[in-house]
Amino acid sequence: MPSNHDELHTAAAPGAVRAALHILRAQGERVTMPRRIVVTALAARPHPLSAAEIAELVAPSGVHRATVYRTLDRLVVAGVVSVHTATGATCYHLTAIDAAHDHLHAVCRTCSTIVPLPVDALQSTIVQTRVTTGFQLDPEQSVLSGLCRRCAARK
Amino acid sequence: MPSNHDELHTAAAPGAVRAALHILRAQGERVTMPRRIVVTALAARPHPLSAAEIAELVAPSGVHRATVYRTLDRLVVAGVVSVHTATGATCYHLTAIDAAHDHLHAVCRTCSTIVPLPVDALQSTIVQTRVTTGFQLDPEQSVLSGLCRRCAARK
DNA sequence: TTCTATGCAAACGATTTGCAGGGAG
DNA sequence: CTCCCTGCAAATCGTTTGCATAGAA
Repeated sequence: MPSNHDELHTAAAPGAVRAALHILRAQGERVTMPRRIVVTALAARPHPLSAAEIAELVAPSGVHRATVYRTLDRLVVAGVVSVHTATGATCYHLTAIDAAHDHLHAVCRTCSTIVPLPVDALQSTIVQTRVTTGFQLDPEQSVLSGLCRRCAARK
Repeated sequence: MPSNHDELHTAAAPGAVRAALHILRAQGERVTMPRRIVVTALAARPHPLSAAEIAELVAPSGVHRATVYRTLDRLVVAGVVSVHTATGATCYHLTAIDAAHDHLHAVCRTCSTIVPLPVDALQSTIVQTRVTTGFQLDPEQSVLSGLCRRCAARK
């Protein structure tokens, strides 16, 4: 693999990268250079990225598209990365970054605005769900949908 | 076109079908046999269907896949059908039918299992969110994420 | 009749997989 | 050393499109 991955401006959130890789390792996954690069790319942007955007970002580092897809899958399963499908295109972002902000998201189905909600808004739902179905909700990864204040008012 | 579309058990919601086609016609769209068949297929199932499922349902009637896609597009634009992208796969359903069917879904991030949850699980979240942020959550469209009982146990 | 919608097949972009070599643990 | 992960290329999946014809208005 080419080694010019240092062009990737790793400036943003180096802690998040280390944390993410640590979780990966803890799950028995191997921490390889391509994975490091993908995670770094995700950490470098505050917004969720599509697989294509990530692939493009890491291409100069010589990371193959197929590897990007495989890596994203592993990261999602490990809980390090979460998926947004709400806006139509599937996008990915580091969960840890959200955790720092402690946020839950709601997407307006009309204008696609993303509104942050307090994490504890889901608390009773989480408890109720675990008791009744055994499903362990993860507020970081959940995206609620509905109408934002503005669009709701317009109806 | 073959004419064995009567095999489609049109039993469920014939009113919804007629209503949908009426709206279509009102928008200047033509009401053709394939469109009738697609709408009927949508009305026959309470759950949202993927394009592939619809295509399979109408295949014995001789309706072509491409026609299914084109028809769905028109139906969405006409407002007769709405789209779910939240679970990963794009699914379609008759807008009128949606309201009658009240549930909430959770997706396991490990095995992708979809678990239905009682609608009222989100109730307190909905209230709290509206009061604090003005955002009107819609449980139908929201998809929660986390670990299913099985995958949670395996960790 | 006019003009849209359909069937077909081929094109298309996004994602996946099988394989052989290379690197992490 | 042992496997897992990677790059590569080809396969596959879901969806779209161009064209000639059938069919709705």
